[in-house]
Order: sequence, then C-alpha cells, then structure tokens
Amino acid sequence: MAKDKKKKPQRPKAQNPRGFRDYFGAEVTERNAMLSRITEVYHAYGFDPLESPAVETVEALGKFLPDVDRPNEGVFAWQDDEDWVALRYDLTAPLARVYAQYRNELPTPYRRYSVGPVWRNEKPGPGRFRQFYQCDADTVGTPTVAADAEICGMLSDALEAVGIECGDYVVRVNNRKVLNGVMEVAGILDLSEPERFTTERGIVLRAIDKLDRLGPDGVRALLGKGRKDESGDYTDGANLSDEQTDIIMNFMDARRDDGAATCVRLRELVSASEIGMTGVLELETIAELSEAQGYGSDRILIDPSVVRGLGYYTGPVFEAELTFEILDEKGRPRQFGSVAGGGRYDDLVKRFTGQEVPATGISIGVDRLLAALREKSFKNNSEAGPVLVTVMDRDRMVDYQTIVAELRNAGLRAEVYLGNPKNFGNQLKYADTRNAPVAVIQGSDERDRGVVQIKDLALGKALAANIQSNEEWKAQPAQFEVARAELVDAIKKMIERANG
RNA sequence: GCCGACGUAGCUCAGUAGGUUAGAGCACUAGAUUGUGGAUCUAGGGGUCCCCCGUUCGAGCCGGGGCGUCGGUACCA
Repeated sequence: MAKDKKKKPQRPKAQNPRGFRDYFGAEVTERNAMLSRITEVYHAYGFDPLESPAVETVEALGKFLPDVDRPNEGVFAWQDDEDWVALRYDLTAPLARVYAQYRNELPTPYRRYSVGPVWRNEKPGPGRFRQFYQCDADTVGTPTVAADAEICGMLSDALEAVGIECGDYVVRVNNRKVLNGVMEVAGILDLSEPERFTTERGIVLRAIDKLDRLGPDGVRALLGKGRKDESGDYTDGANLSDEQTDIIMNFMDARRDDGAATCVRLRELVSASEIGMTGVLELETIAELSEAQGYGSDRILIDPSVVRGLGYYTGPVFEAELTFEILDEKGRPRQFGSVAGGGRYDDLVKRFTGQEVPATGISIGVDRLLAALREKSFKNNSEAGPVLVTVMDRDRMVDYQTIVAELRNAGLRAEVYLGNPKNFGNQLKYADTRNAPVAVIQGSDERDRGVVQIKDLALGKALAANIQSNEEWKAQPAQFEVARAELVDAIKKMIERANG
C-alpha cells in the first residue's frame, strides 16, 4: 500500500498505562468527603494521623528483596544509587517501619490512621487497579483483645458515618487461633513441627475464604482432590480425607444466632486443642466487650467462616460486608461483599527491632465502599457546577471578571466563559454541560441600566421536563432581572433555595 | 498463569467474493443569524483499519505469530 503519500507525525497515544485510571469531578470530591468522614471517626477514637512517603526502601517493605532477575515482582521498584526503593504496596509495612524507627518518641500503644494511594505491580483484573486508595487504622504495641474489639466498634461507627445504616452491613469476626485449633484437631497442624502441612493449611485458608463464591460443595472439592472451574482451569486441592474435611466444614458451619451460642459450639469443636480454646476465649471477650458498648449481633457478629486469605494474621480477624443487594444492569441481584478487612498481626515490627510487637488494625477498601455508596444513593454523581458569567461584549472582560470575583468572594463557585464568545448560544450550552445552576448575563443594554439578567438554568431544566416543542422551550426563559448591586445576594438565595 | 470474546476517527460502531481516495452518528472547531440553553443549516479538522510476517497483481478483510482490552478463573505482602 502507498502509505507514503503524506508523511505524518507519529502521535502519542492518549491512553493511561494499563491498570491505572483517571478520576473526574464528583468521583474525587465524593471520595474526599467519604475519607474525611471516616478519618473523623478514627480521630475521635484517639488515633493520630500519619503521613509517610509513597516510596520506601525495598528492604523496609520486606519480603521482596532486590532479586536481580525480577526486582519488580509485585512492587514498582527501581535502583536509587546503590539502594533499591519501591512504591509502597500497603500502609501497614510503612507503619511497621515508622514504629520501629521512632519507637522511643512514640507512645505505646501507638494508634495511628493513614490514608493514601498504594501501588501494586500486578496484572490488573476486573475492578482491580495497580494504584488504589487505602484507609487504615492500627493500634501497635498492645496484645489486649480490647484493642481488637475497639477496632471492630470503630469500623462499625465509620461505616455508619459514611451513610451505611445498621442492618445494611455487618462486621464479622473470627479468630485464627480457633482455626488453628480446628486444623490441629484435623491433624494438619502439629505444634511440635510447625512447618509441616504449611501448603495444606494455605489451601484450607483460601478455600474457606471462597465459601461465599463457590458454596459448600466448591469448598469441599478444594479441601479434597481439587476443583476444575468452568473455564477449564484446575485448582489443586488439599487432599484431605473425608473425616478431615468434615471437621473443617463443621467449623465453617458453627455460626449460631448470637456470639455466645457460637462460642459454645466452637468449644465443642476445638476442645482437644489448647490454642483453639484460647482463641474461643478471645472471641468471647470480643463479643462481651462489643455487646457492652452497644454493638449487638446486628452490627458485630462472631462468624467462623471468616478467615481472610492472608497468612500473616495471628489472632482475631475481621471483615465488614455489605448486606444489601443491588440489581446490576441486567437485573440480576448482585452483592457488594467485603468492603473492609483486618486483624491482628504480631510479627511485623519484629523484623526491625527483634522484639515482638503485637499490633491489630483495619483497612477499608475505599474504592469498593465508594462504589457501593454511589449505587445506594442512586448515583447522584452529577455534581453542582459553577455559576457561569457569560460574555456579551468581549471588550468588557474587566466587568465580567469583576462580577466573578465578587461571587467567589461571597463563597460561591463561579467562572467566566473563556471560550469563543461570538455565539452566545454556545455559552449557555457550555453552562449546561457544566451543570451550572445559574448564568449571569449583562450586555450593554443592562449595563446602561445598571442591572444584570440572572438565568435559572436548573429551574429551566425542571420546567422543560413537560415541554415537547422547541417553541415552548424558547418561551420559558426562567430568567429575571436584578439591580447590579444585588447580584450576589440574589444568586446566593437562589442556590440556597435549590439546595434546600 | 490458564480459558474465552473482542481490537476500524476522541467515543459508539458500520464496512467488503480480497479491488480506486475507508464511512456514519455523537463530540470538537469554524461560519450562516449583531443578545439567550435540550434534536436549525453548512463546512472543516481528526485514521500507521492494534503490530509483524506470509498468501496475492492487490489485504482493514484470508493464514500464522505477537501485543492489548474486556470477561471468567488462579494468585495477591
């Protein structure tokens, strides 16, 4: 083909790198509003804000050492002189570093919250990005279960503070020690040989975590021989015997009507295991404390089927789940599922100091929670636009800029039209696309008479709902005239009325 | 990682037994109409038809390979 007819410049593709996305207008303001409500709750519980850099040394992040072959596995890492550094992949590892570094100056227990983006160098999936927000609160330096119970209560408060009502969510609590007890009873945990059966335990953990998605039969398959999914992919199972599988399945099914009854059932299941009994005791304490603070089982629920997939938890684990259903675009019911998770991890700081530092905390999945809120509030993501000051005479920009400055000084969001003012209609079209509530118009005629025209665009739009023909539309100006001096007050009133 | 669908303008998509200069709607820009918003008219800009190799006189279309997007599944500090 004769492609050489005209030499064309190679244009850069206007596209973000895979796994990263852009956030516009309301997406950003809504998220900010949500985060500030959550952090207010954290703050009220006595937690201090902490802002640490987005970049940490790879050494401090742990686990992923600068392997020459694949230094970027999991994280975005690069070499800074001799040292390897990386973007943080969560907010917990930086906390461990900060606590170890400043342990002499920080109070113990140290309670802090942290909000910000984190990065993971992984293949992005549906709804999963390589940059996303986390909103964490952790208590470092105390082993008391009261700290865990407090985190659960605080999570409950935070969810209600952002507008999720009691009954539309539940904080489910379990304890890894109970699970370990069950595995001990099932014969896949031997405390004298902790390394044995690590693979099996990992599979069991992840299998239980998938209960809601795969159902009991799917989990049973994963505990036994393994499972083949619809796409033909095969997942290895833990190869447990039927008896062992039953023990695990009984455990997942141990939930009763209230925390006390569930704990009674758990005692039966793990009575042969010391660590299991310790775990049950902790669960009972959490249930008791929660109850005493007014969080009934409609808010905080002991649920043995919660395990969290991750391996580093050592005690209580929590998960907040939204329970209301949403119909997707095809009318099928869909659940939002987990929006926050956390638990106790007692070994993170040890890497730095050599001392055991128990810690417990929670991480809220900001983007998921935001999506849920948006669905629930009927996607009102049409943010109010600015007041638009139109340009009738292009050599009177000074006048228009004066008006806009007055509006801004009065606390109103406002802008002057900066496009080509030649076609006045285009200015109002622009106001429409900006979702502007009001347009201000002043031509030479109005200027001479010391007045301005105020056009109520929101009202006009509302009136237009019943309008069929273009003539009728034109006949409803939804517009009035005020003295120039009263401009700001008039608009202020209009906007207040519209909001109110 | 594995399975599947898809890849043509900024967006949504047409297209053809392989055949000149690849189209539409929306969006954008500019002019008709010298001061009034949703569907007035006209014109214009904008494309390596995902990339490479092959078949062919000729490939957006056919074949092979690759990359990417989306969905499912696995993994996830």
